[in-house]
Amino acid sequence: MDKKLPTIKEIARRLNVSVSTVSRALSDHPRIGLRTKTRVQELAKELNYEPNAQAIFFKQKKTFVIGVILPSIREEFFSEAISGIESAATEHNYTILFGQSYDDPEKEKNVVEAMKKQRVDGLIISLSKQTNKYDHLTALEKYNIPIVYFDRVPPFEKVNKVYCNLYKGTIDMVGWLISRGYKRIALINGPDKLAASKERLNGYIEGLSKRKLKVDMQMVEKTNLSREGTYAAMRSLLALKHPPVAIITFNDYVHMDAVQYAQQQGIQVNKDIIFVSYANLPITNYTAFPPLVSIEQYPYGQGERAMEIMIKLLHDKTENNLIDTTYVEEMPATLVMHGNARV
Amino acid sequence: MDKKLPTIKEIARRLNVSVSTVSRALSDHPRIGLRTKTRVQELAKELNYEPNAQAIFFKQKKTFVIGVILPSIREEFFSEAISGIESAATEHNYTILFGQSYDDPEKEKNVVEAMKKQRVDGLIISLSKQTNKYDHLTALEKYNIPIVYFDRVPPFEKVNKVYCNLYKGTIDMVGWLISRGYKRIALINGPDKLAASKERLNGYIEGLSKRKLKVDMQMVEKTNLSREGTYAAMRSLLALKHPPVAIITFNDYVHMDAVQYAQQQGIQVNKDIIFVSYANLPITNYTAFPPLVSIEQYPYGQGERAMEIMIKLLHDKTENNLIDTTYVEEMPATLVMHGNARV
DNA sequence: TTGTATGCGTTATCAG
DNA sequence: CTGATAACGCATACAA
Repeated sequence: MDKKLPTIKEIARRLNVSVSTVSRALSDHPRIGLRTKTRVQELAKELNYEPNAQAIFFKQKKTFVIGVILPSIREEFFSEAISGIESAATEHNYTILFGQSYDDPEKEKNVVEAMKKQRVDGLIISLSKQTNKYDHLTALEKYNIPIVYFDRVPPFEKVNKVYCNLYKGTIDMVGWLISRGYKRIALINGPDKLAASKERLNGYIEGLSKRKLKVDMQMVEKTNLSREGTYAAMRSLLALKHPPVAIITFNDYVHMDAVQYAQQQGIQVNKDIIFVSYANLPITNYTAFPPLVSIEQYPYGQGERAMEIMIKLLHDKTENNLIDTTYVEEMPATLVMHGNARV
Repeated sequence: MDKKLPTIKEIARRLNVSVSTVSRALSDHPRIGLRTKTRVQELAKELNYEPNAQAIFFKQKKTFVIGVILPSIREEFFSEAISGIESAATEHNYTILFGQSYDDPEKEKNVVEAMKKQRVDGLIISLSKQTNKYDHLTALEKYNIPIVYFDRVPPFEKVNKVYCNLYKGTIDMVGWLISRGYKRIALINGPDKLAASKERLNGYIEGLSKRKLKVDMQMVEKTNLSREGTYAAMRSLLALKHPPVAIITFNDYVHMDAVQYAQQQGIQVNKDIIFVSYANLPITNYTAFPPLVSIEQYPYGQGERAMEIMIKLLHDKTENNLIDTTYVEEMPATLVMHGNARV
C-alpha cells in the first residue's frame, strides 16, 4: 500500500492552522505560541513527519550533496581517501555522490555531467591518469560549483587542491638510500606523460645531484604499469653490467610485480637489492616483501582535507555569494619504514 | 561572478512565448510549430540551457539516486561490489549515494537516516556484521523505498536479496579437500553470532558427514577476526596431538594472519598444511601464499545483480504503484584454484 | 502570535 | 498549435 508521506500541509490541515505556522513551529521559530508549537511538534512526531529534503533543496538551490570522482575505488589508496572524505562530509551533514572514471577521460566527463545534472553543491575529484583537457571541469566553475582536486591534481596554480609533494618525497627517499650506502639506485617509472612520473623523475635526479652523484639514465626504466611492462624494466636493469642495489618503483603495484620478477631470478629481495616504493597500498604489509621504505601519501588525510576545504568554499559562497579564495594544501610526503619488512 | 543558470522561463521571456511552449518544444512534443521548436531549441543550446533535475525530481517525486551502504569500502570485496553496482546504475541513468557503516549498527542507522532524508529512490545495502535489528530498514519500506540486500543479507525470506550460498560452497570445499586425501580438516571460524559463521560451520559439518567422516570439534576454532585472535586459534590447532593437514579460514584476512603465524612456527605453508579460504580479496594473488583454493563470491556480479533487481523494483513500482514481487537470487559459490599459489 | 501570498523550475491540465 | 494556470513541499516577506 502506498503510504503517503506526511507534509506540513497535512499537519496544518489537521490542526486547523496555516502551513507557515507549522513550518515555523517545526523550525523552532522564536515568536510562536508555545501551545501551538507543542501541538504541531507532537502531531509531527506522531505522523512520523520528515521534511522533504528534495523540496527544501530545490527551494534553497542547495542539495547538501558533494560529488566525488575517483579513478578507481579498487585501489586501496582511493578507498582510504573516500573514507576520509565521507568522515568529514558526515560531520557537516553533507552526503556523497559516488562515481569512478576508471582513468578514462571520456568516462570522467560523463560522470561529471551526471553530477552536474544532479546539482551537486561541489565536486571533489582525483583526475584520471589520462586527463589533459579540463573543459568539462572548468565548465562547472562557471556554474559556480566549486571543485577541490586531490592527489591527482591539474597543473594549474589557481585551483583548490590538496596533494603530496612527491618531488620532495623522492628527494628524501634518494637521500635516505644514499646515506645508507646505496648508490646505484634505479627508478622504475611510469609513463612519461603522467605528471606523477615527472615528479618522481625530477625528484630522483635532484636527489642524486644534491649528493653529487651523477645520473645514469640506464638506471631509469619505464613501465606501462602492466606486469609485463614491469618485468621488462626489471629485465633491463638486471642485465646491466652494474645492476642496481636499490630500486625505487613507481607504486606498490609495480613494486609487487618487480619483486615477483626478482624472486623468479633468484635474487634475494631486500638483500641483494632493496626495494622501496610509494605507499599506495596498506595491504602490502601482508605481502612477503613489502617495500622496505615507503613514501606515505596519507590518502585518508588528503580526502579529509579536501572535504574540509570544500566546506569552507561552500561557506564562503553563502557569505559572499562568490568564491574568491583558492585553497592549496601541500601535505608532507613522509618516509616510513615498514614494520614487518624483512631485510 | 554568479552566473545564473538559464531556465525555461528565461528562454520564454527572450522569445516572447509561454513557458509551456518552451517546455514542450524542448521535450519534442508532437503538436508544436516547427518554427517555434527550432527557435527554442537553438536559443536553449546557445544559452547552454540544462533542465534543472532537482526541480523535475522534486515534481516527479523521484531522484534517480540509489543509496548504497557498505560495511567498509576498504575491503576489496566491497570496492569490487560497488563497481558492479555503479556499472549497472550508470547504464540506467541512476546515480549512487555512498555511505559506510563500518560494521557499526549505530552508524548504519545514521546513514540510512541520511539517505532517507535525501529521498533516495531505493537502497542497496550489505549489512553491518553486528546488525540484528532491522527497524531502521523496515521503516524505509513503509515509505515505499525498496531495499535490495546483498552478500550480508538479513535472515528473512521475503526480502529482495542476492547472495552466495556459502553453505553449499563450504560443502564443496570440504569435499574437494577430502577427495585430494586431506582428512584432518580444521576450520578457523568467525564469531558465533554471525550468520556468515553459521553458514561456514554448517557447511563444514555437512561436508564431512556427507563423506562419512566424523566431526571433531577440536578442529573447529574461532577468531574474533583480529590478528591475535587468529594467532590464538592457530596455536590451539597446532598444539593438537594430531594437528590438521588442511585449514579453512573464515576469510582472506584471517587467512593471511594464519599463514603468517604458521610461517613463524616454521611450518611449510601449503605443504605441511594447506590453506584454503573464501575469495574476499583479489589482492591475495600478490601475496606469497594465497589460499590454495578459494570459494569465489563474485562481488562485482553480486553488486551488478543487486542494482538490476533495484531497477526492476522501481519499474514495478511505477507500473503498479506498489511492489508485490520479491526478488531472491542465490549465486553460485564456485571453487577456484589460485594460479600462482605455490604448493 | 498567526495567516496570506509568493516563488523556486518544471510539467500537466485545461482552455483557447 | 499555444497560452494561462495549478501543483509539487517548503520557507519567508509581508500583513494582520
